[in-house]
Amino acid sequence: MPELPEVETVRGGLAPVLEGRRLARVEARRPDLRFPFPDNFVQVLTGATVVKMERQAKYLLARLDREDTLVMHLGMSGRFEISRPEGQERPGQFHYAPDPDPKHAHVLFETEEGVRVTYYDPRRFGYMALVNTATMHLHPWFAELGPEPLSDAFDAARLKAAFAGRKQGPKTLLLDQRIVAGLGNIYVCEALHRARISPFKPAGKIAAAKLPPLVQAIRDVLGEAIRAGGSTLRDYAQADGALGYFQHSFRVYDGEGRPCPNEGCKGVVAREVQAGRSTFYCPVCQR
DNA sequence: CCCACGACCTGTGGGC
DNA sequence: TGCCCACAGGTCGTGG
Repeated sequence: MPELPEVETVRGGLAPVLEGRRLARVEARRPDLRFPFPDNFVQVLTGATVVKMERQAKYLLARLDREDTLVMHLGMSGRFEISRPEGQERPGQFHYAPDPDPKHAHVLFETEEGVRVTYYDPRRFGYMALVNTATMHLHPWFAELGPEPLSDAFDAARLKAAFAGRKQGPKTLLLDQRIVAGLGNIYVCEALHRARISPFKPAGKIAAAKLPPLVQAIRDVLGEAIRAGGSTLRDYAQADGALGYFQHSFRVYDGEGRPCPNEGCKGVVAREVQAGRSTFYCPVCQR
């Protein structure tokens, strides 16, 4: 479920149950997700305290009272659920309601208090690793990441430099995490529609005057989505069990055939496959 | 370097 | 009802 707003929502859901808590039990129920778990995964995490839950791009970061940070990526279908114990046999021995989806419950974290955080991921495009905190910025996953779209480091000048001379459309370039970190298919479609820029126009030919509004559109859509708790497709719950509702605010995404919502535009939302992914856009007002 | 495309893996929903 | 294909919020590797 994860673009930046969804990952941020998950972070917010996990922080209150994990921050300051010691992990009493950790289980990796299969040898790998997208990549194998590191050999020392369970050993390092067991007994560690989560100091802080953070997010960078689409990565969730659990800062530990250890040299390493637990790095988690949710891929396409990763999600977390929190469950509280229904009772306690003996100190440290909790029992829980039966797991409705044990087949996809790949990782389990249990705090000393008995709060259980389970990671589910049917497609297993997600991954987890332990990365040395001090040198994390040199790690291949982080070294080339572009700026956070909600930070001051992301601005029209950055975009102008990234688009210069490029023949690809802004759609595919904005999906490139080296240019800006955290956007995915939904929010790129939505931002380009808001900025009325064609997803297909060679990026190098987009007028410089259109870039500040694009930056603003990206910030707006991400901010609104975070406030809505992200987007929930296929009834995935957030980490705290609630559902995000930004999907009701989509203007073009998944809206093929609907009228363009832009004021006074008579266009109809179209869908086209671009770089192997669906692009939703209005052929009339996005130029 | 740039770009397009298939691969990874599983589930679901729509059309017939 | 049942089957099959298309498609799904993300990256990564290959080859032109």
